[in-house]
Amino acid sequence: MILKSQVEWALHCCAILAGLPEGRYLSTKALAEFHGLPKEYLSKALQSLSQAGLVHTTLGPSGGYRLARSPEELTFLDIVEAVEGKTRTFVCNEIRANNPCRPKDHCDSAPCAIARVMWGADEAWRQKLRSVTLADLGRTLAQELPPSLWQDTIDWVEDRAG
Amino acid sequence: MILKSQVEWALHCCAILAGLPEGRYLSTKALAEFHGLPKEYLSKALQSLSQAGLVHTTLGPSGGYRLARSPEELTFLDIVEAVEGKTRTFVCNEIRANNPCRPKDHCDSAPCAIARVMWGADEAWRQKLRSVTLADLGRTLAQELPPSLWQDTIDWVEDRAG
DNA sequence: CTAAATAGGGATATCCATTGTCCGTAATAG
DNA sequence: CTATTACGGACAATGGATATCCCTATTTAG
Repeated sequence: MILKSQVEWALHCCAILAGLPEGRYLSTKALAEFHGLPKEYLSKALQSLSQAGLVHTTLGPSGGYRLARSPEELTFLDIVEAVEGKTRTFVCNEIRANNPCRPKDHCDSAPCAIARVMWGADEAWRQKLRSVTLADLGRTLAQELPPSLWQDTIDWVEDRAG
Repeated sequence: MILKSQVEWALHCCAILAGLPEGRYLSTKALAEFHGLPKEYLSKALQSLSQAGLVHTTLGPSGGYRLARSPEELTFLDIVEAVEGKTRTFVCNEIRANNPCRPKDHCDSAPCAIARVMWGADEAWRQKLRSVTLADLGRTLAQELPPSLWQDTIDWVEDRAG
């Protein structure tokens, strides 16, 4: 069970978009070139972000993507769920219902106890992702990256932003 | 990203094995019949548990599986990892290395900041699974299930245990 | 006004993990 | 000795992830 690589791509793209000057847009082409990713396929991940309302788009030359909200209000969970979906990682198939000892009229009062534990763990995962924003990520990167690389990257992006 | 159904099967099988009298064994055939699962394929999940050392096996008639440890010492994480593997749910492909602004001799001092967040969430998920034992599950079931169904199930299992 | 660039989406192909079945082998209980 | 079991290898079917291609509507730049 491994997350799609599109999740990784979307997170990195959002990290870049978080550093974009107010009101500017960055195209799929630029994002693909920056990360060394296939443009057409990356486009699908960005469309997922768009459909989830996390980013804003414009058409035409100088068009592309920008964040729809402030980096403070965009969490890892928002992005992960936009790409990967919101369905829980554990699916209960109610195999307890096959217990041959069950009376036919038996009706369960609560969800399967095993599923509840698995769903609790799933929720812990989501809670952790919900607790980190793009702004947090930006602060970490600003602190860790060599200042020259940081500045060069900002310039590179601004150069290509429409 | 959804866990294999084998994980669900393994958890339910372990729940049954936890209620098995000391020293007795329960066969794949009985476990498959009880849960309404394909015997041959369920066998693969049980083999995973065996390879991970979570269960003990014997051959021949009246052979089968029993827990290798006490239910108090067997966690959900043990079972999930035995079937699903221990690899993290997020794989970092180091796409940050494609940043065209990077000097060629650049060497990263730390893992990718995005990956660290994702791995943190993965660890929170595992921690939650690690905190629940088969004994906990047994207590929950004993409390929730109708006493007659609980007893009938115990009898059914004991009837088929070798 | 025109041409170029863009997001969006549908169709399609490829790859790979999951799911599932089948069979042969070694070990064991009765 | 015979039936039953776990185990493991081989194999097929299915479905999702990955990737590419092409068409459309829209919008900006010139």
